[in-house]
Amino acid sequence: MPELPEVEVCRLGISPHIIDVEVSDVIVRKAQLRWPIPEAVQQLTKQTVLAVDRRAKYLLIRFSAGTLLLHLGMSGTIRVIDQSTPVAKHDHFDLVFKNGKVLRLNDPRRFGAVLWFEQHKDEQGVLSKLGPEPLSEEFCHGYLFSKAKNRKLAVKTFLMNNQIVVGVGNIYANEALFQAGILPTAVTGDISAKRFDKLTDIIKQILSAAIEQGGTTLKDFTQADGRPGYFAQSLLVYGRAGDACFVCGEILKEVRQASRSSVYCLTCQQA
DNA sequence: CCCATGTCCTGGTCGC
DNA sequence: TGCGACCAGGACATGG
Repeated sequence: MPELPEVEVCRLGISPHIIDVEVSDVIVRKAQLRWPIPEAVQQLTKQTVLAVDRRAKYLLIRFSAGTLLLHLGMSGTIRVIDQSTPVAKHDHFDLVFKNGKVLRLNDPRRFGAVLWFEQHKDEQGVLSKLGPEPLSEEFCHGYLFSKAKNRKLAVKTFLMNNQIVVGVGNIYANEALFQAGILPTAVTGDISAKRFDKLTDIIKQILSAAIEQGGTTLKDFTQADGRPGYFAQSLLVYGRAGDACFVCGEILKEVRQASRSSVYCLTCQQA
């Protein structure tokens, strides 16, 4: 379940187990993910993890020779488990470590990715065109408005564009627009700077809160069922079409935009 | 049959 | 008309 907060929680969860630890084996069971897993990942054997970073929804495992990039797609999960853990269906990739731990990628739909970039070579393919991190200072008041000028698309589609800002997926786009009082169908170029600034603040709040809530399940992250379960309880509109708005009691409506469902309240949100 | 947390690619439209 | 920027929708594979 990879939204940005969950990828961040994943990063925090796996880091202490693998930083400064040497890889003893690389196992590819199914190379055919979104892109084929490159042969070059085999060279990771005997290399040591220097750091685990995140950019957008990509996990970046740093080695002296380069970077292993992992993406969870729609259905991927990464766990750090003991070497004795039996292999399950859709367990496509393992990094086996000298300390007996295994970083294991499971991804039923295989929209995820495992890629390798040599040091000082570009990560350009996937990372070069990404907009700012939503929790960074670069994503600040005035930013969304400046990007929105003269554009006519629906604001929800705009928010989910990685070139504008990364990490805001369908769930958080719905939630942020609800809390900011902006209809998902509102035309991007028609929204005032003030309303975009409020939306910016809310995106930061929601993502930060979700990371914190994910943090509470961090302790048992390495256990079999250690998935963060923070969102279901906090969601105000996502998945609730036809139910009553928690704020005003109005029945929540649903519309499809760019093939994704948007849920909204006609009373609490305006064009 | 419907739906699904992400992203890339295609083909169509718009404006200069 | 040409061209590039922009935008909506389809595609991927599997499961509930």
